[in-house]
Amino acid sequence: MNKPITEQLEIIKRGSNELLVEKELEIKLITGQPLRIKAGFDPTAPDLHLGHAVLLNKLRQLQDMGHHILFLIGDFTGMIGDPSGKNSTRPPLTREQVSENAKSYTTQVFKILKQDQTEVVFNSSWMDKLNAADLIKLAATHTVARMLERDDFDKRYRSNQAIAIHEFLYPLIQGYDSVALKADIELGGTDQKFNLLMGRELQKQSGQQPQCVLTMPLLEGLDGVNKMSKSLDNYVGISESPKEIFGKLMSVSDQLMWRYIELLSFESLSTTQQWQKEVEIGRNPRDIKVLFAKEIVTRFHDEQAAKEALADFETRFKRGALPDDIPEKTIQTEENELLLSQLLKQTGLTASTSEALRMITQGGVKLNGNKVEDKTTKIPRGETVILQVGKRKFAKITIA
RNA sequence: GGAGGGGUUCCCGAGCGGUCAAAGGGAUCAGACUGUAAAUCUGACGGCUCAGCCUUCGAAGGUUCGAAUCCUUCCCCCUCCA
Repeated sequence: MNKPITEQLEIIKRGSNELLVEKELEIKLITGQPLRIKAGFDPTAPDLHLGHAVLLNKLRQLQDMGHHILFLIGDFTGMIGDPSGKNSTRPPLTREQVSENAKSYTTQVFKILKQDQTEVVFNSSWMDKLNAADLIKLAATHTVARMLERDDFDKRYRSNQAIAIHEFLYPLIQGYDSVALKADIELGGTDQKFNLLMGRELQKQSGQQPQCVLTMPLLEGLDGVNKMSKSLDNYVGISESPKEIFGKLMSVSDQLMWRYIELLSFESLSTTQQWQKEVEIGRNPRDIKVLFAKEIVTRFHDEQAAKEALADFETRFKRGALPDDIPEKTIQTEENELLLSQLLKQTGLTASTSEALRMITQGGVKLNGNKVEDKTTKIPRGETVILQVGKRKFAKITIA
């Protein structure tokens, strides 16, 4: 808090994509007052993942400098559905869904943020008070041409895809939130830049000092192509089990690993640069990935869990052994014996009978450790068997 | 209101009367290999009582021996004109 301004600015900017407008932020920092930092979250995805962590880490840094976080849950805007990065309109959420998701958010954020310097706010609390006339006034502040400047609107418009009128309201409402909160800075992903700037304009119009805008890079998902998101199922959730987090991070490609490290690791720059050099001269990238995976598991669980996750990973994938926590299930049947394909489906190891048969044909099914060759394999009632599909799905099944 | 274009399997996207459960790419999954759930290669990728059968190409009808492909109506999207 007492660090020189230039140093504070350095910390704020590190790892970020863009800071607008630096001069203004400097002036705000000079006052020495805790700044009101706004960050908005879409209530459609109640599972926070590492993509969110990039932003949350930055918020945490700001808290450590003494600033005050306004953790905004866009429960009102959630009913619109943020068009950002989407190529089509999202279905709106019900009130019940929104509030349920919001609850789940708040239990997760404090794995990263300090609770006493965080204020959780809902934009419905002021948006619900706006009437139709107010909304028209708000809509009148900007033109369609201006809205179409937004990158993804522009893309959709040019590629002849639908843009619903209410989607234009989204940036306006997000901007209005900044007015309502009297935000000093707003953080968001790079895809939020337009929305964040909207806040500045609306604040100016209502006589406030415009907020500064700090954009953070978007973390690619596990596929390495799309941004990390729950809907694409390419995410690592911060509430997932140590083994899941560890395993998923190990599945990141050697190339993408560096990006993850850059955006998520707390290791010093010199350390990570050292890693890169070592890999260049022949060190196995897997070793680095292990170090990084352990760091992340430790952060969201603890060191012990990280060690166990590593040990589990090694026994399973290096030595091909069974994990120690195979889920157990009992299947009821009237028959004297069950077709293996039926069993796989009923236990959920495969999504359908067809898939089960495919897996067997492809040699991906093991019964008590032995590869199954025969599609018509049957298992008599009363038996308890260990089934494995692929490398990662196991179950201990008793047929009763 | 008028004219035209379009809606295809998770996504993108070909097909435009039979050889279509539907090209190609992505995602996913399996196998091989390995340094890992990396990379690479190979294969699978609607469902089922699985060498056979059933259901899919916006929806509902119709023509035909036979339709994703033709016709009718309806729903939705886009473009241009007004």
